Amino acid sequence: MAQNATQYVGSNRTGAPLQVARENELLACLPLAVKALWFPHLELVDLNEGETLHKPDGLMPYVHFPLTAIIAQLYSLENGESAGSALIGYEGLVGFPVILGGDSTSSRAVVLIAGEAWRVKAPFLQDQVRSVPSVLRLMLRFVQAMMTQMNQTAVCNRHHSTVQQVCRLLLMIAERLPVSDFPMTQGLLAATLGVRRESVTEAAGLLQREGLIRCRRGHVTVLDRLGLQRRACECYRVVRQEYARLLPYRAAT
Amino acid sequence: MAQNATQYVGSNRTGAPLQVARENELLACLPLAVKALWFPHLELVDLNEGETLHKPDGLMPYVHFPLTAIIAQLYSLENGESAGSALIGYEGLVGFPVILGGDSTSSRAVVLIAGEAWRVKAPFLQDQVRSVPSVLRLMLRFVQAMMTQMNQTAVCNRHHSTVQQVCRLLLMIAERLPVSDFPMTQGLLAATLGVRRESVTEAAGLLQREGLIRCRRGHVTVLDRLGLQRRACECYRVVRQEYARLLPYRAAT
DNA sequence: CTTTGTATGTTCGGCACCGCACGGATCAAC
DNA sequence: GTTGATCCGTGCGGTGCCGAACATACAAAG
Repeated sequence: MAQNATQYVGSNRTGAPLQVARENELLACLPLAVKALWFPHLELVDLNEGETLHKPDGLMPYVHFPLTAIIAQLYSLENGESAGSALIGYEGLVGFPVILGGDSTSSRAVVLIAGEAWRVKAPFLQDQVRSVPSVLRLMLRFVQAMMTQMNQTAVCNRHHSTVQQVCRLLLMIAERLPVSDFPMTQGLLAATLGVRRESVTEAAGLLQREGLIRCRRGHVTVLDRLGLQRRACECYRVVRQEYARLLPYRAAT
Repeated sequence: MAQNATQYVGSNRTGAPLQVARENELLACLPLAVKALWFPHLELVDLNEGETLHKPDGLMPYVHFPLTAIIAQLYSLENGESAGSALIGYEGLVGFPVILGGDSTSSRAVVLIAGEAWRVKAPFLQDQVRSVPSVLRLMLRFVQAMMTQMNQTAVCNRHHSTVQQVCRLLLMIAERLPVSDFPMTQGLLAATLGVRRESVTEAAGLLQREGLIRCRRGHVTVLDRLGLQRRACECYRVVRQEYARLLPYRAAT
């Protein structure tokens, strides 16, 4: 049973042609005994781009542990505008209110990059968090990492240029994927950042002329990750460092 | 002992002339037995405006539970700019990394409004959080409330005008104080929001002409709180609602 | 009272981003 | 190939905030 679970949770499923399904790092950190217990409760699901995992103040029946999928946490305003505050990939989980006890949240979780994720029913996770201290500790460290990301997003929104923020976002996406090429429209990037689509177009054109990325219709390729980092604001680096500190299990990208 | 503790934690100390030292709501929510245990570890301190409670990546020897003091969580950038992401008053605590297990954070906690606070040594609180489930649950709900505030700040920074943000900030300060008049410079407001001082001056002049506030040198008086709410963006209301939902113990202001 | 430091008010040019509008490119469906 | 939908690029006027510089008002200390 325990073997089964480890095989599965960390397995390299070969469904997707190009993308290697890495393991979710939080799940990978669980003690073997816990993994064994969780295994029957884990369900592998395909998440489509644009799919909503939870709405503001809505029920949160599942907690998701992404593999290749990337989820954006968005906040919407009354006038229809919105902006993202965090990105979650294979390093984390979607549904922190289940862990913190608030059950719901005023944010929205939307699939930014389609892919696979493990999901588990919220009550089960809630029970595990309460009864297994090591699980709780792990999850709480991830929560703190997310807080850093959200805070840095706030400052970044205030002070940094659109170009810098596009760089940051592209880097954050790229490091959560096994490949440097991914489906992405400029409109989607704009919505995630909370800026105009045209502003992203302009920024993307600039980065493309500098040879850092390559855009085709609905696709972005990151050509020069280090160059992007130089072009991005410090926010990317700060958040990355803090993730590494709090979640040392995370593979260096 | 238990009586002593409850008296103390919730007591109305009459040191300050105008400000009634309310109790800290998190402390007030603790079970009697826990309060009794905590009492010898609680220390009442005066916090001065500008004082730093913790620096980025610095040690966090104490966790603070403000009474009349208000603390701003600030993020600084390399170029010297900075911006606040959350405000903490008598409804919460300063030092969430102690609860989440990260020990430190990349943010800075600075006293915005001088006042009193209870403080307790971090290791003690860490131990209590681990051994007393009800304490943990309470603190985690507060953490989630803070996350809402930080996220909303991010969106607000992106989309709302300086005037609206000044309104929001003033309201958040006012509701954490027993009085509507408090020491505050426009420069400090600007630093907390991460905008120019002149922008705040302009906004303050506008609000003053509308009869919503009154500014004198180093002092702000909130005259019309409802008017300010109408002038503020929805962010204030959203955060407030979420605090009420997550921390129902909180007194309606 | 005067000095000195700090807080507040005002102005002006610059610019990044916005809202809007439109044209062209790409891709899928038929 | 034709159609239609979506995505990408560009241009234009407007504006809210910035950076800088400066004038004024206030308050505590000498």
